Amino acid sequence: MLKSIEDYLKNIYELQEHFERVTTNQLAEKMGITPASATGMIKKLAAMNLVKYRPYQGVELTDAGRLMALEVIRHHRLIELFLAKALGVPWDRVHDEAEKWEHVLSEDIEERIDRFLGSPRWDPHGAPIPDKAGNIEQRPRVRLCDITHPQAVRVLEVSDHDPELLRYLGKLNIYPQTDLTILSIEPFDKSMTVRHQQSTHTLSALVTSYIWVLPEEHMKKGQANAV
Amino acid sequence: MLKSIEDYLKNIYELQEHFERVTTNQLAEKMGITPASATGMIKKLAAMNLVKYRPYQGVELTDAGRLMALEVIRHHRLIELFLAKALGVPWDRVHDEAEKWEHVLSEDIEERIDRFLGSPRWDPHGAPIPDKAGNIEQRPRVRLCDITHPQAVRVLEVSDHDPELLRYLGKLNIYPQTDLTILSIEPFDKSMTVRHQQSTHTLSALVTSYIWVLPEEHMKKGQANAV
DNA sequence: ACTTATTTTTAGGGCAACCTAAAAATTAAA
DNA sequence: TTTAATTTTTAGGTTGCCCTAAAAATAAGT
Repeated sequence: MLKSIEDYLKNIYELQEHFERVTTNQLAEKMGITPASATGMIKKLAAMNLVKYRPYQGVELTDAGRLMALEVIRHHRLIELFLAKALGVPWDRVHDEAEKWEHVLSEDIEERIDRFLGSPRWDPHGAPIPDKAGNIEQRPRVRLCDITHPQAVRVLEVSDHDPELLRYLGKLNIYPQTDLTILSIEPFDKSMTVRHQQSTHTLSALVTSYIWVLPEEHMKKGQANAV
Repeated sequence: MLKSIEDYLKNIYELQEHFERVTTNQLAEKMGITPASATGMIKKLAAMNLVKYRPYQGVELTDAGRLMALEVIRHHRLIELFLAKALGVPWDRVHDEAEKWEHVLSEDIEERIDRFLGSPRWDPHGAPIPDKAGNIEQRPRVRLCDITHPQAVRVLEVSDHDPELLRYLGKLNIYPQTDLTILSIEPFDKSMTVRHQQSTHTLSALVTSYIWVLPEEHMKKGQANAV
């Protein structure tokens, strides 16, 4: 399996998490290539039965394609956690490194890393790590910016694509598993004031849109999500 | 720096360790490509001032080329040791993995691995790890097959290119730093009978040609080479 | 519904790194 | 030293993945 094919499948998978149909333009923009290039590769993937392609209508992964995408994502997330745990790489740098390593990981080393980490369920940003069979855990979660009333929440996951965001959250000590109390929500700009341990911070709507939390109705049931 | 350029430089370096002149054919054979392909890339490397090239006469690395080669080798050997120490990968498998990883290692991670391992001087096969400046330790050493009289020797290094050899030596518990006593050398086929701890083994000349040891005259001076 | 704007695809190239086959240079042998 | 064998290079081609520019299909605006 070639590197670029792995990359296309992974990116299509990630877009499918957010959008009904994945269009050529979306994919091209996400991958930093031209739409023409995306079209070409999509046709190749379709010929390999990794995606279903209807010209002008977008792509979607086949079962085989999704399985491959999930394997790449498994590699990516295991490597992220491995770099963090074994080498102390800060969480804002693990993503870019994993982008490169994910394509050179053998089955044997994958298994050893998995064992070393104790078959972890989440990566350093709280994203679920698919198992070897391609099962990926779906947790009930809402974006922090979509919460409308003051309440206690637990951070489940944060976006990993912008290192600056991660450094900011790191400074505030906000990580997956962190408990926050939403004190108030400003109607004007939806900025949110939260308490965390001893300190209080005000988070912009941009920041809260990149944070997913456990919804209130699930907070009681001891869904502690210990790693 | 591109993967294939790194590979060419590394292979030229390795050939230069054994031969005066590195020829197109040697390089092509070592890399599993055709001589025509090697010629093409050599010209490219020469244009980049990484090798000195005289048509029909072979190549040699420039200072810049040697420095790059040594950086790749540093990556390779640090990764081999890291895989062995951190993940318990057996020494007959670390080479092939490192071949892939060496091309995706960032400076930051290189430093972290180096720190994790305590700035090690040798890889799992006993080969010296160049420092960041490109200095590589030269130890006095002889091939075991070149020793002509019974004596005590210490294994310094073994060839890492054949996993089968490494598994064989592993079964015999022969590793770098292992002390052996040469009991006898058979004149007919140069096979060697050695004692190691409680057991005695007879090694063929093929095997002994892949093992480097500390020459007798250096054995006293406590050159223990602790890792 | 028809024109305009946008999205997507096709057509035609470029570049890196490989290949085969033929030509040229070097080395070895008679 | 002339021929034969070997090594090395050149010439031309393939594949993978990217590009730009132009054409075609779809979607939007009046």
